[in-house]
Amino acid sequence: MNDAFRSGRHLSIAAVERETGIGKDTLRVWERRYGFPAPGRDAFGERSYPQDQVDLLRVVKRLLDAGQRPGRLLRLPAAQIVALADAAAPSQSPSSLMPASAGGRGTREPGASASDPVSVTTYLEMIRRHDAAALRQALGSALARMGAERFVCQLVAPLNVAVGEAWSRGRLEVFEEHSYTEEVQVVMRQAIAQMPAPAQGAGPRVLLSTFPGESHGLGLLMVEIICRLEGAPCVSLGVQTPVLDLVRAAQAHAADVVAISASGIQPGQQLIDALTELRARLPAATAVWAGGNAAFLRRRTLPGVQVMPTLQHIAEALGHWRETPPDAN
Amino acid sequence: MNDAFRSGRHLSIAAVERETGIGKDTLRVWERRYGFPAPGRDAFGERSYPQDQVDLLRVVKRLLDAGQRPGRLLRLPAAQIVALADAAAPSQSPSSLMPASAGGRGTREPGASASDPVSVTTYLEMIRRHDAAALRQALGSALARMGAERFVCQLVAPLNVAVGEAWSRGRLEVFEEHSYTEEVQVVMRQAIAQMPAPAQGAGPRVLLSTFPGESHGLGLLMVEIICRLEGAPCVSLGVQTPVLDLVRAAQAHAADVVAISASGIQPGQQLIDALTELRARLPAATAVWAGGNAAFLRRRTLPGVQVMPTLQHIAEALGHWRETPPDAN
DNA sequence: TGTCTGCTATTGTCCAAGACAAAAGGAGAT
DNA sequence: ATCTCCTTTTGTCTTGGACAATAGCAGACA
Repeated sequence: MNDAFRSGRHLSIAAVERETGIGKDTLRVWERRYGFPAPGRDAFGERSYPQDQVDLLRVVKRLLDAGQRPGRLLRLPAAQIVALADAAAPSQSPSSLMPASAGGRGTREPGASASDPVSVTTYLEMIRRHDAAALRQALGSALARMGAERFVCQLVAPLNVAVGEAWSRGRLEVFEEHSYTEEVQVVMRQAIAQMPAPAQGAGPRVLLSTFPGESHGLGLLMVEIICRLEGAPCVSLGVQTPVLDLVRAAQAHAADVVAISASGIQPGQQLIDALTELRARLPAATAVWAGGNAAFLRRRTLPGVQVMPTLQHIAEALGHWRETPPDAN
Repeated sequence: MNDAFRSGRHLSIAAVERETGIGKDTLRVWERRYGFPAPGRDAFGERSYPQDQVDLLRVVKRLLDAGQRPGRLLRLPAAQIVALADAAAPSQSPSSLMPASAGGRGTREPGASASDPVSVTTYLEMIRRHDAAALRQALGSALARMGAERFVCQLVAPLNVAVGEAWSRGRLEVFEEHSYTEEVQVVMRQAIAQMPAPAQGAGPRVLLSTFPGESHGLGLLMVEIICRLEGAPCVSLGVQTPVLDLVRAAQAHAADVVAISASGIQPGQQLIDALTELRARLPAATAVWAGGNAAFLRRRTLPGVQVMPTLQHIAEALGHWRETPPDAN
């Protein structure tokens, strides 16, 4: 209950849930089934997790998010789990991984596209150096140099992937990823603020949000920039809007398009259900667009839902809409 | 489990926890002890909460936060609970509340402070009119007219309270609240962007975030504005940083102060635990500040944690720090 | 060879009833 | 009024069982 005095080395089950994001029920059932974690008991008979087990649980959580399954993982000895986390790439392109080159600072990775004004690795190094000011400035001048569209499509998008990957390999701390998100957000919002107000009727009215469970909001800003560049008026509801509220919002704002961003941290089935329900509850004249890094979007196709695999697709769709509005009322 | 298709009228226990912030265990034990809520059962024998009970639970949650106790409240008939909520102001100044005057739209509330350039109700009306552009413009000119500090303390803070209250009474849709949050965020971030970069050493280095479970991020921006106005360098990690990561971030950024914002949507005990743990894991030289609308902050006092009941307290603390730095290294 | 279908193992969440520490309320004394 | 002691209230933890949803695999089919 009160983990004040055991805070030095041990955590209560509630604290472990808070730190790892793994539910209390799950922690108990893992213990029962796999024998790990194996917390001690405090004076009141309640579970008391030593710090090293909590650390390992955080590693496990990362591997789980990367697609591993608990049954395999938790029966392994601790050292092997850590080794796995160090080695395993989350999904594809294991080739792009350098052996943590001991060449010191400034090491360039070969994979960096020649069109990048500054290579992705340089940004990653700034993040790891905790130099938020430098990061912001570098992003700001990249924005000025590249222009908003190329900035978003060619720099921010791959950078997001790289950061997510680095995090899931344990090469980036959680707080470093948080800090990165904040800085990119600042720069992108500034870019939006500097754009001229969109002319009414220059494009479809776009309503923008994510579903509950999806807390990653950078995608929304990226889409908003693309929309505004194409002259489409864009209303963002921020993150995690329930489906029914999206429907009401679409009505209230007379939206032509409801665009959903999904990063893939939420289970795929939830996403399918929510998209299906959204589609069913919206009038047929309102388009539903879905985009983001969620893997399933590339595999599945839902009737009445347009999948936008990349940001360029959105720009194209907007351009197409402007030329031939489906419903010129 | 899958609450997509029952979302129309009924919610699972997990969904109710999400909606109300009342834990699953608590919901079950209330049912056992007080007979409310009294959910039905779905085809699988699992609790299925009708929408009206969830609405009532939200009201109950607010009354609880206002100091009422469950035992008294939950034995009352529903109508009486609602009456209680309508009558009682959330904390102080019950005089400012009109009896839901049936005078139709546009009814002015008297409580608005004379110093407001535009009364809070006017903003609420803009939100309800779904006129995001007008809202943003009104906020922007209020910012210009009042200056950042008064804007934040005298307009945004009470507006947040009013919006939260209107929402929990069902006078504001979820998407309207989302939209409001987005617009305020835009204006506040713009205000921050226009401030000069803080001089290093002009004040304590402040690290800013919320705990997991607390997704409300406006408070962070408000604090950031205050800090920057006082010349203190401020690093925001955004929302929901686990305690251990906060500790690492504080070390990486050599923070003098770790400031936590809490709106009170998360259970009070969680907040206490997290604050206690944070305090224990940080070096003694690092201060811990806690602020926000969370009710308990005013009732409890934790050793080594400075509670900031209002934003002015933060400004004062910063000023005090600048004059007499506790640890001039 | 690739894709679909059905079976099986895995896995997260829910349920029940009991227990108990912490907090709140009330009574009484100073 | 303020402090102390006692009682009640209340949230969270416990155990062990259950089961639907998911993922993985094998085999059939084109």
